[in-house]
Amino acid sequence: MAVTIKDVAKLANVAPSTVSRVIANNSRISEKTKQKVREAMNQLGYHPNFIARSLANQSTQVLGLVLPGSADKFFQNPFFPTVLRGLSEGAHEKQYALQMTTGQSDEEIYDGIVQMVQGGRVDGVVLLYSKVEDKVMMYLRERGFPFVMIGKPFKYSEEITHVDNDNYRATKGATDYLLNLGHQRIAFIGGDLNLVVTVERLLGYEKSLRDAGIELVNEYVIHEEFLQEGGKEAVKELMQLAQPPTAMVVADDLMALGVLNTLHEMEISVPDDISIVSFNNVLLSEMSRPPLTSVDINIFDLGYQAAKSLIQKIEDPKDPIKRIIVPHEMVERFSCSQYKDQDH
Amino acid sequence: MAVTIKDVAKLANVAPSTVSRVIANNSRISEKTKQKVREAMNQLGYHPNFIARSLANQSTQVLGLVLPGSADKFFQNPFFPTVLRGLSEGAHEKQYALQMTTGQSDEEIYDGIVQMVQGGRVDGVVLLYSKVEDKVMMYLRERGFPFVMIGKPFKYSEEITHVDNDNYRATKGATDYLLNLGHQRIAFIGGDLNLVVTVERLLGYEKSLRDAGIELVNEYVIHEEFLQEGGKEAVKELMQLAQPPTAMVVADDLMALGVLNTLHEMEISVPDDISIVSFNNVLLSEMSRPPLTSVDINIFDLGYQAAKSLIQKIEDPKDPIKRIIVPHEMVERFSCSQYKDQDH
DNA sequence: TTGTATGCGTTATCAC
DNA sequence: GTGATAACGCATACAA
Repeated sequence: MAVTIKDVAKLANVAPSTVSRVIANNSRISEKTKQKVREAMNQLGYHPNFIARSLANQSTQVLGLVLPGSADKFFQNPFFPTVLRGLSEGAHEKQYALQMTTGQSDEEIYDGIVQMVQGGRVDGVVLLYSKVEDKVMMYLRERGFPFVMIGKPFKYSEEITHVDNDNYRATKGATDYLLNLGHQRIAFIGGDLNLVVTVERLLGYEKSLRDAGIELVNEYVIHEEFLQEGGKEAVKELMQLAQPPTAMVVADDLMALGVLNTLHEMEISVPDDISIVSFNNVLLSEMSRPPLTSVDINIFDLGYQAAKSLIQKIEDPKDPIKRIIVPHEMVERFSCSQYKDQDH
Repeated sequence: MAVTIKDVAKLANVAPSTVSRVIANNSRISEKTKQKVREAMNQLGYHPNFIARSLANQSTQVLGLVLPGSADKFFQNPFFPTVLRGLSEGAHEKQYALQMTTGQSDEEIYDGIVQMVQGGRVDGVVLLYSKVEDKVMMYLRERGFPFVMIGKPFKYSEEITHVDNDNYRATKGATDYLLNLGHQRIAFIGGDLNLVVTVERLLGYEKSLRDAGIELVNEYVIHEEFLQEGGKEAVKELMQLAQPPTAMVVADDLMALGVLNTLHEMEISVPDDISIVSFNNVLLSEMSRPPLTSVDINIFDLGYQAAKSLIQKIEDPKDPIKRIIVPHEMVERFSCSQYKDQDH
């Protein structure tokens, strides 16, 4: 069995409680006994038992991560490792560990969270997504358990600390950009409409067109999964329209890659025939052919800020609700060009 | 405060220990009291406290994950989310959760592991990499703490349960394949030589050439990071040789992507001028231009088997050492072609 | 079949 | 300043 506080106490000739105080660096312990105890700790190779500490403290120093339902898909998108890296760094700075549960079905995921929370495994939870009707979010909220959300909450947005981009404005900007290049027939390829981010981006797109006095055409708005397969499907639908678009706003780089490849197969040139702006600016966008003009949403920061603000909330429950908007920035590459009228 | 076993006991008019036994579904409790207790649990919304259970049991149902030193780079490679998915599934099947710690330096990582282990936070650990002199591995081994490794242990390979591919044979096969296409000047672009996988693959490459009676040329062997930037560097070096290679074995798809792009910039055609075989067969390889011929190493399975075998080892400490070899398979796409003598 | 008592390794509240 | 002692919530050996 491992060496405990008692063993140390015995060796140092003090009471266990004194050892505990030394660990906490309690100020009313004399330097002399501190030294004595520390020596004993080193000699025995003592390491505090977190589980016992957690039980006594009612706190674990662990953050729980909730992935969206279709975890296998989420995993495939480069978005995931990047937020994770941000979360990981934010957590590490404050000595927190990260814990994940996954499940096949929404039901399993929900149960996993309940176990995490009620089981006292974690001190707080970060939701790596925001969807429209979210059981997990409701549960956390009703229970008053500390959590933050990456993305804009569908409901109770004023009551929930969240880290988000201004997706509405970002997409409006991206669409404006295409408009300024002279494009009029601009399509929108978005993800699952149950995800709030999709909704926000769609709204930004629509706003841009409306401001420009361009009529919205239903056939130009497509929703698929945030994967390249999704991009492929979307392009097929779009290009067989009587009046195919000359530009596309694609809500995710991975989808955009699918778009690019499908277009290439169809021998349609990007950017000569079709211009594309996409989102996320993951590494991929730099390496595609052509490199994608993509809106950088600072994924790392999304994660980093989420971890930081969650920890703050845990350590100070009276910490006010926050909305943290991570800045975005469009990085221009080579997937867009001035509209050229094909008829001339 | 949360509802505990005592509350349930009170409501059901039994002793706490009885409730505990009902939770464990102990066979010597009558069905009648089981019903009664379960009803009380539902009524109160009872959920067992994992921390308390862990303390009593000396087991946490959590697996610790150790990422390689340069976590930010590791995160960027699609390898990571895929193993993670495998690990996650393997763990979930047996109701285990996953926990990660990260750190900037090797020192921080090491400390994180020590905390995980001595702190009793996890029941076992999986090493997601295998490097040449690994402090963490040594520590785990000396402590007799349950762990498994993804990749071949550099030392003590007979004493450590590990999940690996036959990288030696896989790379020999890949090189043979290029040889059969008539190539003679074949380069090897590998990762960090401190990683065992790199060593294994290099050996397989060399073996293939030696068997074919082809002299090894030092300039044809390059080591860079497992990132596309690494591929870029490698190509630059290789293509300015007096006798540049006509084919390349690239130890990672992401690097291969860098290779592809750099070659494209240099207006060197793949596969017309240069053939490429790479490794991992991540989604990317399908979507690059041209799609890459890549050796599928079943990354998901690597993770899945690792989780399974670790859990087995945890639950039965007498479980024998295992070496699990996950099969590989080269999937041919369009990055290779028959060697054509440029002089004719 | 069920209840009682004790331990798991800490922290924290009292005393002294 | 330091030492007993009681939690924290559960599991289990031993009684009954």
